[in-house]
Amino acid sequence: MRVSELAQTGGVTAETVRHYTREGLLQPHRDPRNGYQLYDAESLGRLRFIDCLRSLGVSLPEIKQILSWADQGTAEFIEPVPLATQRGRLYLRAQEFQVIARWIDNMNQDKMTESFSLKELIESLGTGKLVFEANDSRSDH
Amino acid sequence: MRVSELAQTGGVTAETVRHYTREGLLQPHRDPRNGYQLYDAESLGRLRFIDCLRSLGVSLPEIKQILSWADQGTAEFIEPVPLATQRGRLYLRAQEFQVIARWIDNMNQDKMTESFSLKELIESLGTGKLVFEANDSRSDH
DNA sequence: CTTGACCTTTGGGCAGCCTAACGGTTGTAA
DNA sequence: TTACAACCGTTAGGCTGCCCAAAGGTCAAG
Repeated sequence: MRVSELAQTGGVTAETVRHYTREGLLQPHRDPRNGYQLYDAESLGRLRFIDCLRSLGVSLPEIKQILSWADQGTAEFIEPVPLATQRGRLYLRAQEFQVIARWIDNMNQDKMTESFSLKELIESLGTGKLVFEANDSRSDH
Repeated sequence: MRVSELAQTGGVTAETVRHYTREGLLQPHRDPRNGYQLYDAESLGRLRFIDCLRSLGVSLPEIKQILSWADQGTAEFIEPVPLATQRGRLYLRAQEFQVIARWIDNMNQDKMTESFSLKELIESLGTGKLVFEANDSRSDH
């Protein structure tokens, strides 16, 4: 699997794949004839995993750490710390994404007249239990 | 609602809220006595909305555009274009986040012995139907 | 009236990713 | 076999989004 194929399947740009590779999060082997980077099937899962954590604000070095734990099998017992702190955010985002996605579906199905307005969709995102862990260290320094 | 309160409730830093405000995505009014920025209840939904779209890679100017459509009520009929293209990504991410969140739950419940390893979790992210729209313009320039 | 926890603005810094430029490789097909 | 389009690589620089520190105002509690 070459760079562009992995990128397209994974839903990111080829440049992003190259970037993750430069930083050591993906480890392709090289075609000795032309220097092309070749990714195995496993790389797709890694790429999706990276993309998910990045969108939660986890840094590339932290993700690299988690991936190396996964590679070593160290992580069945010691839970990767940067992952655990994301639990609440993961559930919330999953729910929010579904709400938005379903709203888009409604729009696409000629149900416009009976469905919610965009304004109502946005407001509804503020009405859930959006409370995170108390000591989340994410309000002011 | 002052800046830190909104930030904490919304799960972002106060600096991020100030940034969105500087860029015009949030419009607080000012306490005339001290210059503090005061956010109404509606801002929370907007903030969550911004955070969701940002994590999908939508740029702040594009989000600002969508928000202004929502404010004008323009969007019941003309579907905000940057939103529509995200539909597939939204569903996929919602599913992926749930998978990861549940895996973390398993880890936290002393079920470690019988649950999947981190490596298996990551690999499973590559086995779903991760195919996006064909002309997604997100593989190479 | 001082301490601590807020708030403001300004300015600089950094990570993550994009873009352009240049040259090599590959496959298809004139 | 030449020519073209569509890949690939590396390098260098640029942009966006957000963080952080500094310097100073506000405010409630003790």
